[in-house]
Amino acid sequence: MARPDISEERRAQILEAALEVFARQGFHDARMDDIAQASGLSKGALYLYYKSKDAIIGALLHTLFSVMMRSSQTIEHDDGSARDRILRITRRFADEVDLLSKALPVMLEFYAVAARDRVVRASMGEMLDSYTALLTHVLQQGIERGEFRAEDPEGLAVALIAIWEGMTLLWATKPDKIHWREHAMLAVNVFLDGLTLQPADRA
Amino acid sequence: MARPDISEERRAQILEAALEVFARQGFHDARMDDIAQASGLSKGALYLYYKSKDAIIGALLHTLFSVMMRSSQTIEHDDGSARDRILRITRRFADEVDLLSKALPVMLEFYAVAARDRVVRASMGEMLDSYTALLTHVLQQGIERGEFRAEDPEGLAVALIAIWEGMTLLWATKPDKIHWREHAMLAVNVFLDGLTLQPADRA
Amino acid sequence: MARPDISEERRAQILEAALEVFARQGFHDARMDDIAQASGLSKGALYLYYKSKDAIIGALLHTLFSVMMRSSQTIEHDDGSARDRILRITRRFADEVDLLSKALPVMLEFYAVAARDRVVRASMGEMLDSYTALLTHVLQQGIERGEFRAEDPEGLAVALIAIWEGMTLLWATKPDKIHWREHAMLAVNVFLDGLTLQPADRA
Amino acid sequence: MARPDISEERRAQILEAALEVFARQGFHDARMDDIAQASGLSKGALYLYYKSKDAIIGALLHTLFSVMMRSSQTIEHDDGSARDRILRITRRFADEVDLLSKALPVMLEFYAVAARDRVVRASMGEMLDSYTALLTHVLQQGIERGEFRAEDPEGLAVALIAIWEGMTLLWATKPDKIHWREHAMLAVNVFLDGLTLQPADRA
DNA sequence: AATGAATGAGCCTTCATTCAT
DNA sequence: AATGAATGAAGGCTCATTCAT
Repeated sequence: MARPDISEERRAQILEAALEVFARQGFHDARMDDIAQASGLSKGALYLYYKSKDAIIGALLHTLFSVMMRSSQTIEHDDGSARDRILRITRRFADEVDLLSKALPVMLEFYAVAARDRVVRASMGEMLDSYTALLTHVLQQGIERGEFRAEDPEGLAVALIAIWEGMTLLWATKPDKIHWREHAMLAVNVFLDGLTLQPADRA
Repeated sequence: MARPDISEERRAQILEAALEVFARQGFHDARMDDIAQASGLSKGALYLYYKSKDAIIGALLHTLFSVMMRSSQTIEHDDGSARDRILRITRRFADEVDLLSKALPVMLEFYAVAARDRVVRASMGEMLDSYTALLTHVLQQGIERGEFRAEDPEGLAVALIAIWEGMTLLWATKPDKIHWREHAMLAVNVFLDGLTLQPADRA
Repeated sequence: MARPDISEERRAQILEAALEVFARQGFHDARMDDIAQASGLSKGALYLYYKSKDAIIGALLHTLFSVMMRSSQTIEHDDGSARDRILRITRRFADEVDLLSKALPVMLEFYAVAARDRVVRASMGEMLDSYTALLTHVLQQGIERGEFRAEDPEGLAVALIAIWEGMTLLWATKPDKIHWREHAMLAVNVFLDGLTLQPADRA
Repeated sequence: MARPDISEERRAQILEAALEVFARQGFHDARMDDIAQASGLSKGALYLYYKSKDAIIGALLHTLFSVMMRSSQTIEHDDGSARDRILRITRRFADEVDLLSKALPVMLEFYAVAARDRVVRASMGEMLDSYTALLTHVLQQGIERGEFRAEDPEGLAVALIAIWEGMTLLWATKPDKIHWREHAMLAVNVFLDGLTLQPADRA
């Protein structure tokens, strides 16, 4: 049968509620009761689908990263100049920031945990590697095609990701002042300008 | 005798221990007993100097930010071209990352808390404003002197801070792969290249 | 089925245990663990039904006073001479002292707290007012009917209550020496004799 | 030398402070710090003169009772009719209530403790015995002299003490409504009336 | 004699987890 | 599958007591 197991529905229902509660209260201040209430289930039911609170946090980590990695991989096959592709990815990232703004505090908390916890760090690392690989590939092509000057493409990829992630940090801290899309587009454009060979350079 | 109040010594002693313990275990998993042991004091003594665990966290936030803001303000009066000054600030930031690496997980946790807590957000905002103001000033001068092309200097300042903070985030997640100094210098250099007017442009 | 809410059962169960423990150890030296053990519940369960230890103390205050006020109000509609009615009330009070002897130390502790705490004082005041009103009414009738000489009936009511409460204090202090029923009956009889008009007086 | 040891001064100083603090906060909520501050001594100094907090409470119990017993014993040698002597004692008691009103909450707390603690109960019992002996003696004389009718003099003494103590209790609970002196005088007068033989009775 | 900083045992309270229904 | 009452381990905080000065 094509319909997903009711069990999958329940799990999704719980994760959605957990995301909301974690975003509002943080991992520790979120009570299992709060998640139960937000999900419309009983506290006992949570334990039918997840072994523990930590298991919910782990599943949420996995889910959020799967979403982000999937979205990055769909972009990889796009066409256009390297600059256009990178700008397009930045825009898509901006869309995600809008959509996932609810998840932002949770993402930041994962970063904080990652700094202390090997397992979480590994998960985050995978996601970053995926992004890095994607961007490295695009940048590499840009260099090969004479669009960009020759620099270590992986270092450049790291720089772009740093811009995105850093902008997200700033936005979380000053949501009224930072406009993710505009600020990120400016930053990336200037960065790409610094990378772009002038016709004169190529001569 | 002008020996500084023992009370100040104790407070510093406690904050240092708290920083170490919080970095290792996170705010919540850190026990007052752990901080007591790390500080060489008794649990009761902690409460002679700080009203509560939260008060210790708050004092640590304040202290870390004071240190960072003080370091930023000493730079402002420096000489040289705008590019040189920005690169110098980046290098100094790199030095701090080395020194404050112990504080890194704690800083990230503050970012996570800031996304949820108005008071913490305000403190972080102040520090960012201070950095933004410093960089805006330098960038403005660079533009006025014809060193940089005309863009919104505050937007550019945000971009630079995003690079630094984002790099820090990546470094926390993949400390073996990311070399803060080298990666950040590459990113900032490319960014400044994108901003720099060629002699030809000025014609 | 109209089975009373289990919640009410539990609350009663807890108060009964608390009374026993408080009587033996006093409010402060009574541990929540002791109450839990005496009630046959776990410590956590206590907090399902009462917000705090203070809430338990407050509920006990309320319950004890409700019982006493209810018992006083059932008497008011009785018949007979004023003297008979007062003696009857005294006897009923004696019965209660026997029954509530377990609660005695707790009642005394409430008196002690009342001397310092406005809220507790108000609760105790209500109960005393209720008793005063009842006795004032009976004494007033006795005066109007020519059974007692004319004195301020409220002052006399206070005197009677003082005898009861004072006897209770003495009994708590010297339980072997003071026989509440006999001593109180003697005191009240003499007091009422002092109030009773002789046929000769009425001439 | 006749001057009392400075040590005695200090002890008195501490007890006075303790009385004030205990009256306001109760035995348990009174901190050693509070007593130290109220006494103008350091916390350490308290322990030079008293072994522990409980020792201070014990000394206070002893002191308060000594004062009361001494005051009762000075009366015993007085002259006049039994009625006059009892009324005079009542008045003196009223004076004490005024003076010791500060100590009232503490006295009540001692009653509460006495109901649970054998040692405290013994101390209180001694004081009550002293009062009972005094009054029994006076009442016995009144009976022998034909002033009062023949009843168990000890039972009557208990009745009088109950009136006093009970009135004190009521006064502590409703200080605005109860006027110790007036209410007690009324109660004792009526009681003594009930005890007094009329000339006709003696015939 | 006096101080007050320091100690640490102890208790109230919370909350993830379990389990009888 | 689902519930939610019950559990009990764990931790923040207090405060009587000690002791170096």
